[in-house]
Amino acid sequence: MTPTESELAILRVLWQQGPATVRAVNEVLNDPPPPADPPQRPIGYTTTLKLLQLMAEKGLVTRDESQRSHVYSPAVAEERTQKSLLRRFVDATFGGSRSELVLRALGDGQATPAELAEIKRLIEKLEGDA
Amino acid sequence: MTPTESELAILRVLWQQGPATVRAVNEVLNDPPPPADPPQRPIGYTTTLKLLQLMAEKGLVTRDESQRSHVYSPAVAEERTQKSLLRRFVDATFGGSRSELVLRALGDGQATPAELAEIKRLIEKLEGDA
DNA sequence: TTGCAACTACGAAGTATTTCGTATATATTT
DNA sequence: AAATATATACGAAATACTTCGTAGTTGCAA
Repeated sequence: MTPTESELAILRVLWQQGPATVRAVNEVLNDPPPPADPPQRPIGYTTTLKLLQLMAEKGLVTRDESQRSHVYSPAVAEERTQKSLLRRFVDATFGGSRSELVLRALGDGQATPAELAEIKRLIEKLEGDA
Repeated sequence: MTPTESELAILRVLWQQGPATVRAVNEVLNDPPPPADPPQRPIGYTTTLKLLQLMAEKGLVTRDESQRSHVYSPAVAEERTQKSLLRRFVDATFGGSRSELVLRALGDGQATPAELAEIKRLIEKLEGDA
């Protein structure tokens, strides 16, 4: 099961913060740590609640109801979710070509030297494995 | 203006084939060249027509009505569109980090040596420019 | 113990996207 | 010339996603 964009925003909070209440999630969404920008319009508390309830039904999160304020935890792994979203995106946008994706991602002169070095290191590691 | 997923599928046809009629677009959508898979359910002709009409209103395509069968052309550039979709995707999925994206894209051991070499070349070129 | 604050549940409206049926017009075939 | 095939236009249903109001409950403070 793959999350929608709003659901993904919530999952990202849970992946970063660990198990959290609706209120905690909602606060992070409305006042995210830099470099993310806060939403144009604040997200209502019951909006976040409803999304978490739907996500629990879909199996994207689990919840602990032992306290009055339920505590939600991610039920899908970050890496697995990112990969599956990426697959879909690469198929739709680049006809499945990963290298076209990377070329576009790096090819605009905005990547920092540190980013480039990191990726180069990764490639050399992958080449070594083969 | 950024296309939805269905609109993007149509744009990809137009980018590849050049100006085309509704029928031609619809046929490619339903019987795409490999490695793409055909849709589970065929896409109706009037569905494609309607989408192209909406896209024309949005400015994603232009159309030549001088013939009875109108001829549609892309009105947005492939690279520009891909970049803008990519930006949004990276923001939503990787918090804006391009290098995380690339790590995920290459980090599953599925990239071919040729792909890796190509990307490495690109990186070295970018490093040289800086 | 009364009232206020914070919580969950959930229906339902709002918005975006996708799909298609039908009406109508124009070309082509028989 | 009639029948058939192929076009566009467009309303509107179908689906998916997002947002919120309100009802009802529970805890806490005055």
